[in-house]
Amino acid sequence: MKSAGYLANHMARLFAQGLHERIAPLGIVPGQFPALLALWERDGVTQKELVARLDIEQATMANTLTRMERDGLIRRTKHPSDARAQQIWLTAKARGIRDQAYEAANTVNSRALGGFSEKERAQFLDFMGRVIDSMQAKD
Amino acid sequence: MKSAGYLANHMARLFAQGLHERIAPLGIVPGQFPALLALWERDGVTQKELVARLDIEQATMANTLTRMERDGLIRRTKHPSDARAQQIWLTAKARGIRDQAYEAANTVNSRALGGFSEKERAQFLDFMGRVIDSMQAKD
DNA sequence: TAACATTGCATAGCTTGCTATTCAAGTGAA
DNA sequence: TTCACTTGAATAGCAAGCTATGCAATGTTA
Repeated sequence: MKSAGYLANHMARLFAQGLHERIAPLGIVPGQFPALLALWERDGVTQKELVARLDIEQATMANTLTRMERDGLIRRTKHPSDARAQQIWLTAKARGIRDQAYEAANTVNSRALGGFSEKERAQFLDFMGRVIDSMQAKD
Repeated sequence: MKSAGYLANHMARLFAQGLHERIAPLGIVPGQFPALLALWERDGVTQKELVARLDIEQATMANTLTRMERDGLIRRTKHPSDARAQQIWLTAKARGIRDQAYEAANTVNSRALGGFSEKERAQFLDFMGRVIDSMQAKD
């Protein structure tokens, strides 16, 4: 009945909803989070580099970046040596919400794993990592 | 970096993709799976009853049912005593793919949990259930 | 160097989620 | 019995995934 796939889907939706309500006040939405995390670490990169760092398809990234630009989170400039590519830069707005965004994410994770011991928490993350590896393995 | 939320999202997408490629030949898609599971158990029910059994919003269910009708998986008939409601019935086609669909889902789950011992598998399902409960708890 | 192949992004089109809104049908109370 | 509330479902509008395609800029090679 409650298979792993079903539970995974349900759990992921609850994470997204929880994050959504906490970061909405910052002017961002859950789908932008991975891109923001990567860009807070280093910006000025191309879309391709971003895609390489995140487990997301290029087309999805392109659309997400379009919405982020619309929402004033990033700017795109011509790449100095490749006219096909662009460099992606965070705006001041995006830089300014960084700490609060991290805090929101931590709150959601804490709440989700509230009843877990330290050991269980580590085990759970390990399990998910193993599932991801299994499913990504080319057979 | 790899927070629980991030991993949950990634894992759920891999489950959906894995299921997608295995059930596409049957003429169904992952979003229809929960509704099919419920209807294989009992059909002739209303949308409301379906929603009550699945952790999905009414509006999402309505759209999914529309696509299922379009795809020849269900029929809807007038409810005998409430003109607002309809009864939802599986078609022969939907009944005919049941066993193969279960098998596809089992294959995906087995593959995902391939490296898990029986004990780990149970633990993992328990963990996900607890996370879901935590996040659903009204505080 | 002209032709072909590859690469970086964008676009189209679809599914699956969600919230908010609408609307008709049913229910209850004054 | 009428008027207001509630309820079942549909619709609008958006986000975030995906695959498949298109297109211009780069690279490569005969």
